[in-house]
Amino acid sequence: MSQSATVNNRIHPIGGVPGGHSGHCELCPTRTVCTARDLQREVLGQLAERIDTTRVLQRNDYLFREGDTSDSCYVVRSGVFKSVTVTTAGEEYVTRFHYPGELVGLTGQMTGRHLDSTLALTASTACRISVRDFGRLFALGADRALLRLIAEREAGDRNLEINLRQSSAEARIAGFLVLLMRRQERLGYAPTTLPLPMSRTDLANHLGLTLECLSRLLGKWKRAGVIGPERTSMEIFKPGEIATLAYHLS
Amino acid sequence: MSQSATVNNRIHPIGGVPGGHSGHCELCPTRTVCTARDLQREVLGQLAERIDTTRVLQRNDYLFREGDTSDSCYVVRSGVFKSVTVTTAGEEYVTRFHYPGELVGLTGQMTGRHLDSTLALTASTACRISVRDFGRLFALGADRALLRLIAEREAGDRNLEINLRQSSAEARIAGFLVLLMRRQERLGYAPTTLPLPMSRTDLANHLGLTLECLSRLLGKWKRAGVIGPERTSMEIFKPGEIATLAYHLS
DNA sequence: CGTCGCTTTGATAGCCTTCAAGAAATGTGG
DNA sequence: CCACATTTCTTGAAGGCTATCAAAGCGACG
Repeated sequence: MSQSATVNNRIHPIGGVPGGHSGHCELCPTRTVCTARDLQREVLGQLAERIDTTRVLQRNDYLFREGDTSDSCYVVRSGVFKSVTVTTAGEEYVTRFHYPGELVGLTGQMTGRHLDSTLALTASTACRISVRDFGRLFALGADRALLRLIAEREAGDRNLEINLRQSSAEARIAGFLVLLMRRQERLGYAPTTLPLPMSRTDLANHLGLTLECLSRLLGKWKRAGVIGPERTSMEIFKPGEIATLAYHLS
Repeated sequence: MSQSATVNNRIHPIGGVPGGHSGHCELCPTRTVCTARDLQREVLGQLAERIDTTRVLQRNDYLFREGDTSDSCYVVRSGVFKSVTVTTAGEEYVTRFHYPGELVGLTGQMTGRHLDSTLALTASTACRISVRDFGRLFALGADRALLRLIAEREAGDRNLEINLRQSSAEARIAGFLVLLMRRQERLGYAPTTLPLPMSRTDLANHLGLTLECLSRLLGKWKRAGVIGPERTSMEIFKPGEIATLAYHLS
């Protein structure tokens, strides 16, 4: 718990005391990195009062569950979330980890029910945006910005897929770390300190590897002095080596 | 060439003689399956005359190339396309195969330049839609439909990712075939006949496998009577067996 | 201090990759 | 229409990497 809080503070744009802020986007600390940043410039100001008060979640609290009726999306304000899909065969797949500024829950808008469960990995906060308000945004002329938002998501998915196509386990792990470093940098934090509040099991699952294989390779990198010894907050000592191993990203 | 034409006819909603149709969506043979079908019901009729005349492409003709300035998206009317991304290390990745009714080129709207090259695998046709017209669509109140469109794309990506996470080569190939069968069914064709105009190399690349491994397993399935012997048009004799091997999809 | 969950480490086996060669299909020129 | 060159695909054998099974640390918590 105390360790979770530490990790939390490090990645919390709004610090360790969530809840003391209004829902207004102008005051949001993730303003400059939020996926909706383009929208804000144009019309989000008019909708600020319609954004739901920031939702506060503790570790393992669900933002929504698979099958829930869906009438809204979320933007992560602080903390880290994970999305899990259960296949027809009953297997669990960790499809995404969500960091501050990222949009969550859009897939639920296809059928009106969420296709995955999303829950907090640390004490976290998220903004709820009703799809009705999304519609208002478009009508107000934010269409160009919206296209960029979609395109950005898709480009990210593309990189994730390329990373999964890479057969080598080292390349996959390194690729994941590089993508995470980019996200940290975008948030204005040192890209060499990565908050990893998820379990090794979740991480391995997300990368399509076994937990033993992941553990072994991370151990190898630790002994080689490429990364730090911490488990929940990984220090990247030699970013160049990681980038070399992840040579397959665009 | 004659074989390509055969494959072509089989998947061509508009037959083997493209070009004789107006660009109007009301007359498009993919109307009921097009990714924009929701849009049509609401407002696309008003925009029909703005959709560019169907573009006709021959095998290996590029729809667009990586780096090209992008001011439009495309919807496949007939044929099959592939999208290729080149990484910084110079490696090629086949990120997508596009069948009739599917939207292509959205990632280019992030930076205004296309992030991948997309080319025809058979004689094909595609509709060009300027992003300006997309904006008009949103303004006309098609926001709800658009959200569904985005969500649908993302859900598809999710399945593709899950398929790639699966470590077993058999499961990956089977999963790809199942997803392709669903697409064929959506188009109103027999799901057991799959047009595969792409090379084995492209297919293996897309699945994150080596071409030898793919060839070996397909050969095994052929000998077991699970699939037909054809190369460019695969007949699925035992869909149940394939579905069992692809147990990981949702 | 002992239990429980998570992580690390070890040994073996299986699958896929790699390297290599041959077969089939495709394309070209005579 | 055939012969030849080129590309694409199939098949084979050996080796490496990851999965699997198993057990031992390590940390959290009561």
